Amino acid sequence: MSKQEAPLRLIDLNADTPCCPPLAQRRVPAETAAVLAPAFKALGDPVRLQLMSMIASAEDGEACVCDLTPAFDLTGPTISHHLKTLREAGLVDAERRGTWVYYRARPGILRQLAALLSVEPAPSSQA
Amino acid sequence: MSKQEAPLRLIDLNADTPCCPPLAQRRVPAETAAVLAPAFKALGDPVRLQLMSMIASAEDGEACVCDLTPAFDLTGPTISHHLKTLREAGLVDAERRGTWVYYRARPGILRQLAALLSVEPAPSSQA
DNA sequence: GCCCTGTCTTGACGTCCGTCTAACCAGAGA
DNA sequence: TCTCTGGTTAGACGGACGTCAAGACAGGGC
Repeated sequence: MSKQEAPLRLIDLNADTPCCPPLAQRRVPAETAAVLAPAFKALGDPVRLQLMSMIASAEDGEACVCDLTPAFDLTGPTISHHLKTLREAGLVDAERRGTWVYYRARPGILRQLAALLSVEPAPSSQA
Repeated sequence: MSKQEAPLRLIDLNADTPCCPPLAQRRVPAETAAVLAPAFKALGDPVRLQLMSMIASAEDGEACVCDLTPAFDLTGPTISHHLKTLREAGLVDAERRGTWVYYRARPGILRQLAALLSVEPAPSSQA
């Protein structure tokens, strides 16, 4: 790392400000791709995408597993496995309170991903 | 499926306007998840994420395979396979002109994905 | 028409993923 | 402490994925 220009070697997925310019503006470096691809991969399953949405759109900002599981035709362990995938991807946080476990979305990384995919609002300045 | 309320049964991934509200605002329906998850999955590989970026950020809006392949330590067929994945996910378009094949990004679906991930710009009203 | 360059397709192989059942662990209540 | 409920972990299995080597196809130059 003897580069004098290393603007994003430390990618904070929880930062509130975008870590990188949009994907369509500048070529994504390999390191950035290696960090962000797992997050996209975690969202690349319909069940996890719905889980993520249920958690992120929950009333109090958090969702109980007991509310998530019955929403799918899957067994408890399978849902738990998907939640673990989301957790390991840094998309959600888990917390046990008494008997139940609650999941909470991390808006920071969602912002990162959205910023990466963002494009010009209108297809006007197309060359 | 005799629902009288089916606002997004036809999801146009190339539309310029978002097909669905943000993931954190309303729970993503199963159908929407089934349509959009493959796109996230396609971006869930570091190589494909870089390929997508190289294509989307190309000068003339398109990138030649001959420029994409040497950027990776992978064989031609492997790159071709990844490009096919991106194509089947609706993220890029391919066109053969003479000897070379050119790939072009589809901004519509990128907009859809970005809109789905978008959250409030600042964490101010958080409890 | 023939060859050469460049790209895609096919087939194969090893690995990872999604799902299940069974077993284990953590709290709450009696 | 015992038991019951809720959630996770461990192990296994079928299918999909990432990669490569070899062959097929398309277009240009001679």
